Amino acid sequence: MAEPTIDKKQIIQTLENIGTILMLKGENPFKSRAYFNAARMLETRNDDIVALIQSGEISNIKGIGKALSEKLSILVKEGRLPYYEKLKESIPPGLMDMLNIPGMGPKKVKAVYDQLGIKSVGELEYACNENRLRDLPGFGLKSQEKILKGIELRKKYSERFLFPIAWQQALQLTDYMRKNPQLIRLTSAGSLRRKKETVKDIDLVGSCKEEQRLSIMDYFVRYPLTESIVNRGQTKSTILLQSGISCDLRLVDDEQFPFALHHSTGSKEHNTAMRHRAKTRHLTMNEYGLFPRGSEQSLPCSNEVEIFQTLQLDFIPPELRENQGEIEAAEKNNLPELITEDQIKGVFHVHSVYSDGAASIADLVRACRNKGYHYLGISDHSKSVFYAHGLSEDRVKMQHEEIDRLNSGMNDFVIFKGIEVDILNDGGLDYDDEVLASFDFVIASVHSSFRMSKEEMTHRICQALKHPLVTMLGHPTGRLLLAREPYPLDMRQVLETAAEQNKIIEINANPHRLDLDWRWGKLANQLGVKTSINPDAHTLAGLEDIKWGVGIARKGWFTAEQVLNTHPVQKIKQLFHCPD
DNA sequence: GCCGTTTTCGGCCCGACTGTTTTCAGTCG
Repeated sequence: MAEPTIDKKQIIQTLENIGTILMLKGENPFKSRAYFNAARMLETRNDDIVALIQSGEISNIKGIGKALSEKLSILVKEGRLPYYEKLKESIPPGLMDMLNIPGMGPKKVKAVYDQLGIKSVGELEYACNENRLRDLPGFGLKSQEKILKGIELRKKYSERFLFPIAWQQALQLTDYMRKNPQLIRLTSAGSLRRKKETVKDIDLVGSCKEEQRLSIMDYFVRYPLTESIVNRGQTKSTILLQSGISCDLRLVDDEQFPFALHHSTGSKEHNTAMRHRAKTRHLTMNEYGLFPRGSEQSLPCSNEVEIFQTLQLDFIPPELRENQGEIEAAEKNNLPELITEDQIKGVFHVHSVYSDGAASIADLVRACRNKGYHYLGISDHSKSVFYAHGLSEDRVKMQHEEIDRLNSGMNDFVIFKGIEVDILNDGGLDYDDEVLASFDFVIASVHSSFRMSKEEMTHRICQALKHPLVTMLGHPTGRLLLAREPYPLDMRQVLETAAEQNKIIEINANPHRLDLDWRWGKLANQLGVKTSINPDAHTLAGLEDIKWGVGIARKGWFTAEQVLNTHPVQKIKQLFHCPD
């Protein structure tokens, strides 16, 4: 029988973890310190710790008494410690991780967990952005900002990145690269060009004369925000940016550029299907060209449009290249005319200072007008979302009076009265019908009790959709990208219910959510379910998130017609049954 | 949970610093 093996390092780690968990649980701080002390004592000794534990001599070491020497003995004998395992199970694993954020010690982690239910760094970041820490006893604006900054720094080491972060990095880098006159063309490709919700790295494709490749690569790796050079070749180099994102540059001859761009844009599945199509036409397709069988000379294509034409296809926008039927649609001239950002005429789902937003309604109106919008739908939280200062019935009335006052002073802009009403556990809503009827539109969202079975959650949400006063469903899956899994949900059933009830499913444009997931877009379209691209803004800057939502809507095959907030104000008024 | 020249209970390292307080709590090193 093999002896369970455990080494000094693991023993020390176990003691430290126990100490940490005890702190997080708010146990006697000296008890937890005893574990750290013991760990430190063991760490500084050079003799055979395992042997000392096995012989029982360990209790002679200062700082290790009866209880600890017993636990260590079990740990060494069995290779595991039930006490530790049970302790570990008693707290969400993300709490330990939160301690790595500067400014977050055990007390503060416990406070946000106890009082706001926050159990991961991702949720913590989201809560900061919603100003929920600001109002917590012992916290304030400064600590909220410090925590946000800490999380940002930490993200450098994470594997995937939210779309806007990679987008911003790519923009800066392409600006830098384009200053090099030797480059003929340069485009960022990959999942960034396809507007995926999260991105692993940045792929750049450039063209130049062959003899200038080395000098361009040299210029590339000297990018001032480079952390390290991962790879450096003639046609392909990789750098790691200080932000933690790695970035590839692929250089080809200019005639090859469209093919290389198409290849690097992907997706892999789309490329495979495209190569298959080429093959049935006696062509070989790769990143360098489109070659007739037996020929080394590619058919000339000066841009991607011509590549698709050569294969008898309409141009497929990068967002659709996921092998989800786009090639078949392109063959039959059936591709949708995807929505563009300039078609957005107004926004819904915006929070004001009445609940957890940072901007006044008047300021939000000004910002929307500056963006060329014609209307704004305010929707603060309903009363049971206590952490977000959900509106009591009285506050609703006050807000409506303010909106009426502001509306009466404008003839070219309309503020719609809305609410983000909480969907209660049984699918009921957080206000009675009389209050709900006082709004122009109602967004119903889930903000609590995520841990339901799939059946229960589906029923809960479908019940809300069946409520006659509900206009749309907010962030349908509750996911926080890279932070929190969606709650279990039968999305097909939700979409079918939405279709049947003529209800809208929002595309939440906040880059942490991007929910409805684009993967459901085609089914939503088939069922005739409309969407609304909603910023879920809590600040003036949050209104800018609309562009990320438009990207996701495009990925979901949505045309402007299918998106509520591309419609003119008169049509919205009709839909909402507003008095003229 | 540990320890004992205060010895089986009651204290356990602490000062600088920050931010949130209005005299202090929590973090960090």
